[in-house]
Amino acid sequence: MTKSERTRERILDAAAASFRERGFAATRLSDIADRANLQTPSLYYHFASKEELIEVVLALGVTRTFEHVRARVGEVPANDPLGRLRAAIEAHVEMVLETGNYSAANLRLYGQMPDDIRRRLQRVQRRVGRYWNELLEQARDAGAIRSDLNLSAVRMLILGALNWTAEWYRPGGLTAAEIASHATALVLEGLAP
Amino acid sequence: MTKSERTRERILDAAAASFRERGFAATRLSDIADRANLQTPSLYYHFASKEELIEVVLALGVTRTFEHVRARVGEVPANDPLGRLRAAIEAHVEMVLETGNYSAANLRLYGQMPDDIRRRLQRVQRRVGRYWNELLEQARDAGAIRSDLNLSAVRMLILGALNWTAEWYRPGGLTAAEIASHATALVLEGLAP
DNA sequence: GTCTATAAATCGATAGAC
DNA sequence: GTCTATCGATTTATAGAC
Repeated sequence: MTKSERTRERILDAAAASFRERGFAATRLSDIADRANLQTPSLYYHFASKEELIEVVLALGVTRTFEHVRARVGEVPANDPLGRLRAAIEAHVEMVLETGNYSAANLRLYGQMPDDIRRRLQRVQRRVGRYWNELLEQARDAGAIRSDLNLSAVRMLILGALNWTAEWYRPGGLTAAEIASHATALVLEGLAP
Repeated sequence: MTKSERTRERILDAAAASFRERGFAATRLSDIADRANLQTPSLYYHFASKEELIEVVLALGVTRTFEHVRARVGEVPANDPLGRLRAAIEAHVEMVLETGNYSAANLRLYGQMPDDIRRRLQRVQRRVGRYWNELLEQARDAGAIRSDLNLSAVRMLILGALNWTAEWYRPGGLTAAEIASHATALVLEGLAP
């Protein structure tokens, strides 16, 4: 990794933290530069504009989590669709918590982006949505989950619960693994005794 | 309702929509004034500052939903804790969707507010959190739900799923009642067949 | 209550040296 | 690659008439 690449990563982490904390417009490039130990104009050597910065932060947040989920699901045989769903839930929670600032920035800012940026980000989000729908459909077709629910609604309820963990997780409380196992228990078995 | 009160409501609805769409800092007072059919400085007759506006919008979003939930839960007898939990989930979803801009503004902007505003808003949010914890504890103590889960984690997972509906609900798709019944099914019974 | 006019402060972006 | 210096555009908030 070159020095330039390391600086770029430092800028992105600083940007994710700042955007999450203060929002897009309220974040000054000087906030990001301060956190990354640079002067403001130096950011322009690495990124063309503030908008390019937010777009990269939001895209990375989604794709990193998605790739982690796909890798972990891929370790479970296709003839165990319930196991694949469980693996997806656990991997998703763990990665959302690990990339907390990127995930929370997505939760908070995606819906506020200008149309052109949102359209480009949507392409990745739709792929993630289709992937989860397939996981759910395969589980349903195998008889592993109930068949009386709209699976798109189920998907959005599940991802809402999982993504929101980025907002309330605090180091020192429940661990990421404990939160993940609560999520799988709630989604797969519900609260019934 | 006086003319001044009507104008105030119009301004608040305009502010909720604008803040939701663009965020706090990127919303210009002229956006709000345009939507409310006023000139910008006229807003200052009704509100002291942009910060007062966002604080009222976010507080209203939480309290209106909470009061609706408490009213509906109050209609279910105390000896039916599972029925009370079900009523809370349904009432919460319905009110979140009905007050969509206020709810989505909370999702997106609460975490970005300056400390003093967030501290004041936190007081209401904590009351809501305690209320849901009590609903869950009473159900657990009555043996109506499983007893092996951390109920605070369960509460945050549930409220994450429910609040996030404000982000994906679209008129013309599933109705609010259908989404609410999917939410109760998922939370109470899970996906198991 | 709502308006027109304007003051005051802030911040993204660029130029150009090293 | 990173710096100092600075321009230009934007926007909250206030003053004061009607």
